[in-house]
Amino acid sequence: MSLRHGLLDLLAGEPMSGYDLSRFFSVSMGNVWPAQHSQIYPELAKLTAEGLIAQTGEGPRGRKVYQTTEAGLAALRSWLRDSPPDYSIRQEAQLRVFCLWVLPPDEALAYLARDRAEYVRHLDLITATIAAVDWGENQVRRSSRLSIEFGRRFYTELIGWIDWAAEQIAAGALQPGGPVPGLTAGARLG
Amino acid sequence: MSLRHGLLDLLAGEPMSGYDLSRFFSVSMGNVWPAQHSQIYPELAKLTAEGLIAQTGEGPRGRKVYQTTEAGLAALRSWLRDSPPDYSIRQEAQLRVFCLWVLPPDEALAYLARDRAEYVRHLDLITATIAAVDWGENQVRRSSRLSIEFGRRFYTELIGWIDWAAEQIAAGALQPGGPVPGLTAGARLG
DNA sequence: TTCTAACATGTAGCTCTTGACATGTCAACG
DNA sequence: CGTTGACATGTCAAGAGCTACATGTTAGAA
Repeated sequence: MSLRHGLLDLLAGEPMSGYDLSRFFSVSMGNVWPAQHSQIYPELAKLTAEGLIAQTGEGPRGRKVYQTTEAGLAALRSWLRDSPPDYSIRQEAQLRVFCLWVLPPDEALAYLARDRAEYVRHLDLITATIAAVDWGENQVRRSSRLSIEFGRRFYTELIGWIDWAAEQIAAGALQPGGPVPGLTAGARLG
Repeated sequence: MSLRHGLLDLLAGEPMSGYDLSRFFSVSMGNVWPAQHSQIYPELAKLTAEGLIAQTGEGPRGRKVYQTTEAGLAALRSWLRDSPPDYSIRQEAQLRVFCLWVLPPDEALAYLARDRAEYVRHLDLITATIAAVDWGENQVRRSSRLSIEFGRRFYTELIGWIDWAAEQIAAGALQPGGPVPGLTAGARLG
């Protein structure tokens, strides 16, 4: 039930088409809740049927523009207020890291280097977006600025962690008899 | 296809039952890849049928203990080596934050305070685990120490971000005409 | 001895999500 | 005028994942 609320939020901010939504997702909410167009279009149909959004315009090539209704906004508020947040996180890339010990250390290091490059790309994209967008334009933008700041910090931290982990592995932390990670030089971190 | 590899990894480290796995998940891999027992048991059956794990023991109350086979370990390595990582992240709690602008500022602040408490609880649990476990015992443990360190940093950062966001909202960042988040006092942050 | 809580394994039905398929429009370029 | 690429909307089948249901065991406390 998360996708629908993401859509309600975006369409409450400004009218958009399914196509707009699926592209916009990839640079905003998509960072914490990915969605393909094949999921978005049927959801828009359902939301329309339930009266939570309404088609308020059309454009060339069959383009349909939707907007959140009062009922939709109420549903969004009630979701935030009345349903308990799901604090779980799903992140395959970090699951893989758990398994790195099955690779020889040099391969594990190469693996982390690839991850790092990916995260740097991501961070660069975020930094560019922060610089490019006028975040004062409306409430959704202001709210998004708070969220994207978390993205910036998250990827910065992730890169920092990889550098630390790579150091540990290079020092033999994954090999039996090597130094225990987090206990480098006999002193416990943090 | 991620759960099966998580299981292969854990069962390569030490023999465990489905019950052990479902509990262990909640304090290790479950932090990045949650799984219920209702998903684990059928997956164990499939993995057994495919020869990637094998039942190597039994215990009271119908307890079945499994272990990853050579074929399973090979499958795990090949997953790490040959399949492209999925770098996407799913995190409902942060999706909700995108929507906070639909609530009045005081309610948004209360909302973040609840999130913060949850994350502090989580961080405390991680800190306690780091202190309690002997991370040098085997390779899986050493590898896990790297992963849990990321968890520690992640939740620390998350709490720091909430404090920043709350400050912004308190200063009126979500209200039209208020200060634009990230541009506090006219100076752009980091 | 009886009760309770933790141990232990499973199944069934439903929703969510993905990847592939499918179709058509329009603008710009050569 | 034909081609290409972006725009634009959809469907469908298969698999992943969640909630609830279902069953039985064992240790320890009262």
